[in-house]
Amino acid sequence: MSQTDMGRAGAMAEAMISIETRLRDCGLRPTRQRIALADLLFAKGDRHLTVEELHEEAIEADVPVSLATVYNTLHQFTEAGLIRVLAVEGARTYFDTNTSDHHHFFVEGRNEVLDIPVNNIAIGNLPEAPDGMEIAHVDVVIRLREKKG
Amino acid sequence: MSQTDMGRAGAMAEAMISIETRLRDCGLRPTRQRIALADLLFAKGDRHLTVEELHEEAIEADVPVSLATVYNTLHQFTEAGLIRVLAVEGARTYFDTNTSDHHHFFVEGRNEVLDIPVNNIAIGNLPEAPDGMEIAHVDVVIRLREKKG
DNA sequence: CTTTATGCAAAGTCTTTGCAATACG
DNA sequence: CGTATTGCAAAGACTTTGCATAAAG
Repeated sequence: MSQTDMGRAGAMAEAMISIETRLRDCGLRPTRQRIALADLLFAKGDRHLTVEELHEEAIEADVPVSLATVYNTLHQFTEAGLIRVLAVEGARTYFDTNTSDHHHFFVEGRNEVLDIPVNNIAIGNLPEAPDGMEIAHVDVVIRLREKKG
Repeated sequence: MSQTDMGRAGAMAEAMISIETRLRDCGLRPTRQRIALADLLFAKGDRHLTVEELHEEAIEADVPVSLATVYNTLHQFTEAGLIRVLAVEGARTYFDTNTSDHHHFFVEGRNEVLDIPVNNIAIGNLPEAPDGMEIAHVDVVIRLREKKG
């Protein structure tokens, strides 16, 4: 690995803890399918994928896995806090490998999600959560449309 | 009408322009169903409803209307800019009668949407839209969970 | 009258579930 | 070996569509 790759130290450090161990720590048996899906999810940095997209990637990577298993696995990963669901309008559910507070562009008409460079947005005056509730997450989605003319 | 009702001057002013006219201005024929649905949507101030909820309200209000028509109508209203789609995770699509930039609480596990009192949130440092794109809308969804203990 | 809207039922998506076969520890 | 997981196909939820009937202008 070249020195210039050290910018990804965070990702590398995560990789140090093997996927198997991470899964086991969540109480999930490290099966072939779960390992493969986790590899696809976490190997390439932050991603936001639909079930269908991840399923296709798995098939292309010669990891036979059923669609139902991808659904199950993504929900298990979500419960385990490894990924989170992305709140975007529309039919599809996106899963995001970045579980920290960050935000997204959503391109209308194209159903495409883009990351907003981190920390670009400052949110002030967050309201209090109602009684008995606490804030789990703040989602900012900036909906984009194609400029006419 | 009592004087104390004047606090709803905004809503009243909107009501001055009859629903029929508003619909016609959008190129929508003011049919019995569309008028009734618009009445339900706009008579009570800002609302966020699912198709199913609006359908039930219509039935309860003795306005026989089919579910398909509610779907069609809400999408027509959305295209016309009378309402907008609310970007919240999950199976259901919410339609919001408030088309201006404002934000929402979403109660996890209960699929409940609450308005955040207007102007409570300040967003700074909005990123530039990518080339050829413009910002259509900024959505902030604050996801709430029940506090434990 | 002509055009547009409605309602129904059928078809389409996306997602979940039940259960036998399989893999993990 | 016993238990958890997978895959399949069937079922389920939500939404859209096609077409005959009805309503609006």
